[in-house]
Order: sequence, then structure tokens, then C-alpha cells
Amino acid sequence: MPRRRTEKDTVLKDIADVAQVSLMTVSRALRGVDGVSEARRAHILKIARRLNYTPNSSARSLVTMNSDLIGITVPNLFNNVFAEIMASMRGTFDSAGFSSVVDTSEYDVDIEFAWAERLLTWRPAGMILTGTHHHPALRDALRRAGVPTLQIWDVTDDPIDVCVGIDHHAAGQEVAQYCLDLGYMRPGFVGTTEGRDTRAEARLTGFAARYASAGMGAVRIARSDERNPFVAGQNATRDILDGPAHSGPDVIFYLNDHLAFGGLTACQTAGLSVPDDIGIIGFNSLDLTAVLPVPLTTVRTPLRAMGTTGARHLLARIHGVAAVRRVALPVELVAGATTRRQA
Amino acid sequence: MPRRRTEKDTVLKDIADVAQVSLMTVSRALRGVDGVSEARRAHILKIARRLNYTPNSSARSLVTMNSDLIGITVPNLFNNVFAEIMASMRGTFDSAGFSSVVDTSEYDVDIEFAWAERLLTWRPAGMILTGTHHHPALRDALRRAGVPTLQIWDVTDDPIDVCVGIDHHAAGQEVAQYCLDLGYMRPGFVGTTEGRDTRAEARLTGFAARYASAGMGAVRIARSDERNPFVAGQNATRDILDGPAHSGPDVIFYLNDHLAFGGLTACQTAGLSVPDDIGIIGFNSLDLTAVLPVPLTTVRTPLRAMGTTGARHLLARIHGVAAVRRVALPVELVAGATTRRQA
DNA sequence: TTGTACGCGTTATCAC
DNA sequence: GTGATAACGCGTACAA
Repeated sequence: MPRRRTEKDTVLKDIADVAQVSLMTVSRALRGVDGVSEARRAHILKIARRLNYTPNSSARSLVTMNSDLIGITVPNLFNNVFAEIMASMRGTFDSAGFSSVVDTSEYDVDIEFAWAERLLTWRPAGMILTGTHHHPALRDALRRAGVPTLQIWDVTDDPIDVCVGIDHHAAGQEVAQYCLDLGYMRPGFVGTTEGRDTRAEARLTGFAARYASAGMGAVRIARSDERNPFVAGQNATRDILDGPAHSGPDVIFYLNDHLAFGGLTACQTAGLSVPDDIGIIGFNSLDLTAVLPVPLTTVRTPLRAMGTTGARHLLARIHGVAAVRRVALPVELVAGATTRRQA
Repeated sequence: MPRRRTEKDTVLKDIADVAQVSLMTVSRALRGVDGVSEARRAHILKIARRLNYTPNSSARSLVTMNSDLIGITVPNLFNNVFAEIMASMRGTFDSAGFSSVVDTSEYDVDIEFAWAERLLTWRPAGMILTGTHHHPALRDALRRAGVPTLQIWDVTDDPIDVCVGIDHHAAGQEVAQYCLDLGYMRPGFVGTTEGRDTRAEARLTGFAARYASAGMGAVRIARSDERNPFVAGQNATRDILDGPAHSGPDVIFYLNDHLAFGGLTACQTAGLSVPDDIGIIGFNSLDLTAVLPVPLTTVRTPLRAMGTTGARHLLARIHGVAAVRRVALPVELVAGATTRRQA
């Protein structure tokens, strides 16, 4: 027996029957395109509402070969950075009538790729990837599908389509320069497991490169794969402080403010005074910092601007406007009270 | 001129031509259903891969009248509670082959409803709503569409379909009982703008009800609509402490741990010692608390269990198994060092 | 301004 | 085990 629509599953045809017009007139009326007299349109809309008409996006998508779905993948949702970027983009897309299909890749390019392949079966209007490090086959898959793609949060000279972000390497250098200016001689870095967060690694590389070119010794590095970022910062800081006196760092650059806050507590526990005994620098100016008794020296990243700019550029591409391919936004080093000029 | 597929947009028909079999055999082979010899199937799969075949979900959805899309709406992504719930659910759905379409409602039932209506045009396999307070028309719309629906984070006796969460009213009572046992006489509550977070209001109601039935005066309430939760807690606490001495609260129950941390800093600034001068109680045991020098008295909510349980129940409904309609998970009051027995 | 014919890519059904 | 055919609901093209 042929499948039957459920009783209430109204379609254009039913509305057309009730309104005594052709199916096409209903379609036009509902889409708001020209070619229907106002009287008819109003009449049809009323009937559609009364019949609880729900359009079928699949049918429309099938014939138009596209959809109002936008794919967004971020490493996770716990990091406020990604929550902020997503929120600022979603506003733009939402009011433009798009729906977001979200993935969390956990920094795993295979997960990201598998998700992207599944999403491509829906012929999405656009795709947003975090960063510039992806599965080798992803770029081709997206190109082949012709899906406008935005890479956000990091920049590269060779984006899939368009990228909007900050130059993490340069940001790391900037922080190193700031430290050098203050006279810090033994730089440290605290982050998470190597290879996961490639942006953080880029910051570290830039940080180390600037110190190296100044003839200073290598950066002391400690990592923690603890899931709770505060605890991770605390643990890694404890590790980096462990060892003979005066061999430890005199300043630590953290993966982000959360880890830095954990580091602050570790320093207090270790009896170290900040900034007298050691300097602490965060990244990403997160919510928490606003209420700390000592303002944290950190780097303010333009997350909201990044989201809105990125969304705008992606929308432009979706509408066929070939805009720029690379937008690097500036970061701002915010000098707080957790660093100070060395004697 | 009829629209033409782009060169690379391969479809079943093309594969069938190359494989020298009928289109239906290809369809069966790709779906892994019975009725294709193993030799043929392997051959077809290889060709499909070589031709970069991407299935068209819209076409499938059109004929099957369903999809592998699951809608999830949460108030926002900044609150770790929702990030945690989403993450624990997504794992289950992802491995079951579903894709998540996400919305952030900003605690606005109209936004939630508009989003849900748009999503229904895709005939989603399931829908997840946060809480039990929705647009009056949403329940009907979901019922009519026959979409299995999970309400998470709060419970009700009359769920749309199935609900998994905690009893916020009871949790508030539990906290009040704890405070009464310790001898706190002047309860306070700090939250955000009234009417936004209905779960928080339920906790407040339960908290106040328990105190009322113990014959104690009304709960002192302060609110802040500041976006940064830490700052909100700080500001509202400052407000509640303002006033003649001994009229202020001797214990404050916060909307969550973030606001409580802001409150802690406000107390310190005001020269109040915690827990000697005032007690502080949070909610939701968030990441931050792990590194605080003084362990926060708070309520631990089973966020992960909630997500996995909810996902399981929704999957059951999607597969046609009518499971329970209401699951209330227990909360655990964690006594920290920010409260103590009163003299 | 309105209507008719056809096709989008896939799956259900039934025949072989 | 395999293939032919008819939908699924809607939009494009063109005729009226």
C-alpha cells in the first residue's frame, strides 16, 4: 500500500483545492513572489494558516539544489571563545533565515570530516570551519560541492574560500615583545596537550621565535590534558614551578585566561607573589577576569567582530559576491597588574 | 534551458550506468539493504567512491518523510550548564548517525517557536527543548508533526512527550532546609532579571516556600541583568549588602556558581568574611570551583547523566518505543567552606 | 495574472 | 537477486 500522508500533513495541493486556484498560484503566494493579485494572496495565506500548512524544505531543496542550512563546526562549546564566535555569527545567519547545523570536533580532523560529509548530503548554503587545519580531503570535498566556506579564528594565505581571524603567530610574538620590554628573561608557556589546539601552538611558536631572535634561552613549557581548564592551568603551573630555584620562569604566557586563573591560584599556593615573584599573562580576555582583584595582563581578541565580519563575508559569498579571501583582525595586549617591569 | 547538474555532481543513475546495473540495485547496495549479491555490492561501492558520490538527503527525505536531523534549542551557549548538556547528548546522537540543528533562544519563547517552525519544514527525527516553558502553540505544532520531543533540564507532570531533568523547586527547598539546619535566619537570593530563567525562579520559589513554612521573613532578593555572570553576581551582591547593618542577609543563595564567585569577590571588597560574616551558596558546581581557595557550598546537578539519559529516551521514542514520560534526577548538596553553623 | 507539463534524486512496490 | 515504474512536494519554463 502506498504510504499516505498523515491526516494533518497539509501540502500546497490541498490549499489549492480549498482556495479554488492552481497549485502554482499557492506556491507563488506563499513565497511572496510577484504574479499573484493581492486579494488572492491574502486569501491563500489565510487558508494556509488555517490548514496548519508546513512547507517541505526537502522538496524545495531537491528542486533548487540548495538549502537554508549552514554548517558550523567548532572544537567544543565549553570554551567561551567558541561560544562567543558562534553566538555572534548565528545572529547574522538567523535573521537571514538560515538554520545552523552544529558539530563539535574535539580538535579531531577525522570527526570534522565525517560530519562535513554527512552535512554535504543536505546541500548546505554554507559551511564554517574553525581554524585552518583540516582533513586533507575536506578542501576538495567542499570545492567539489561548491559550498561557500568560511574559516574562522585563524588566518592563512591559502584559505579554502575565505578566512577571518587573527594571526596567532604574530600575537605570540607581540606578547614576547611585551615581556622583553619589561625585562623578563626566563619565559614560560602553559598549555594543553601538544597537537590538539594548533592555534595555541602557533602562539607558542611566535612567542618562542621572538625570544630566540633576542638571544634568550628556550621557553619552559608545561602542559596538562586535564579537562577542566582551571585545574589544567593549576597543575601545569605547579609542574613548571617545580625544580631548583631561579631556574623556573619569571613570566608565564598561558593558553588562555582560564588556565591563567588556575595558574594564579597555583602561584598563591606556592607562596609566590604576582607580579613580584612571577609574571602571568593570559589570552582572550574572558568573562572571569572582570571580577578578579588583580587585573590580569592578557590579550583581547575581537571575538564578536570576528563573528560578525565572518558571517558577513560568508553571506556575501553565498549571494555570489566574491569578496576578499583573508581578513586578519588586530589583537590588543591589555597590560594588567600581573606583570611589571623587572628590576 | 533545463538546469543541468554540475560536472561533478554524481548521482545514482551515473553509477548505475558505469556499473552496468539498474539504478535500484545501486540504491540498495549503497544503503546496505538485502537484495544485492556481495560481489555486485562491492563493485558498486567502489565505483561510487571513485565518482565521489554524495547522496542527496533531500530526495531521500522527500520520499521517506523523515530525516536524520535533530533539533536542539538551549537558551545560550555561554552557560556551561547548557554546553555540558548539549555535549553529553550530541555524543549519543552523533554515533547514531544524526546531525544536530542548534538554536539559542535567549530565554525567548517566540524565538524558540520561530526556530522550531522553520526546523519542522525539514521533518526532523526529533526535537529537544530546554525546560518546560514554551510558546503556547509549540506543543500542538510538535504533536501535529509527530516529532518525538525531549524536554530537558526541568521536569513537569505534563511533558509534550518525555522530559528528563531535575526538580528545581525541590532543589530550592533542599537548599533552604540546609540553611535552616545551620541556623541561617535572613535568607537572600541573587539572580538575573525576573522571568527570564524560569528554572532559577522555581528554585527561588522553593527556597522561599521552605523558609516561609518555617515562619521566617521573606527572602531578600537582588537581581542584575548584566551579561557577564561574574559581574552580575558582584553587582547584585553589592546591592543586597547595601543598607542598614543587620538587615542584610546572613546567607545568599545564588543563581549559579558563576554569580556566586562574583558575590564572593563583592563580599571581600565589602570587608565581609565568608563564612564568618555571611554564607554563600552556589548552584551547578561549575569548573571554576575546583580551584577556589575556599570550596564553595553548592548544588551538584547531574548534567552529563541528564544528557545521556535524555538522549537515550529520545532515541527510544524515535524508534517507536514508548518509554517513560518523566525522569527526575537527584541533585546533591555539596557542603563547602562558604557556609557554617551559626552561633 | 494564472495554469500546465515536467523534472529534481531517491525509495517503495511489484513484476520478473 | 534484479529491474521498471510510480510516487514524494515543490519550482522552473512556458503557454494561455
